[in-house]
Amino acid sequence: MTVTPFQQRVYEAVLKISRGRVATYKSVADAIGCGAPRAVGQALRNNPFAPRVPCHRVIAADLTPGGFQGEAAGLSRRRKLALLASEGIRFEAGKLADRKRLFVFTRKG
DNA sequence: AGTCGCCACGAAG
DNA sequence: CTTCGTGGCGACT
Repeated sequence: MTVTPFQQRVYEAVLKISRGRVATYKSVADAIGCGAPRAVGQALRNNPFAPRVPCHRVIAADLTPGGFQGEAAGLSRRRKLALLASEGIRFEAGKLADRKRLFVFTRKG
């Protein structure tokens, strides 16, 4: 497994997401100073720390679930919703029900 | 090393 | 929904 410095930042940021909260790709990208949320998605897709990094807590800025386990749609995607639901996150009409659940990255602590 | 295509996104039309 | 833009990685040359 080879993890690029960029990916390291992504995982590090995602690890900061507390249970019961969700962050957006853009939010993560901005937190690590990426600018291109797609790069974040690629990093998460490559996510070698699958169970360690809560990639399921990362959704799109549109509040749509996004992808999971390398699948933009399908059963894996549904699993993502189940995991989030298990943490108190609820989705409605395919979008995040409680916007207040959005996680905010702090540059300091 | 240089170039092209791919990506779990985002913004605008 | 469709089109363009962004940043980074993998594969090919």
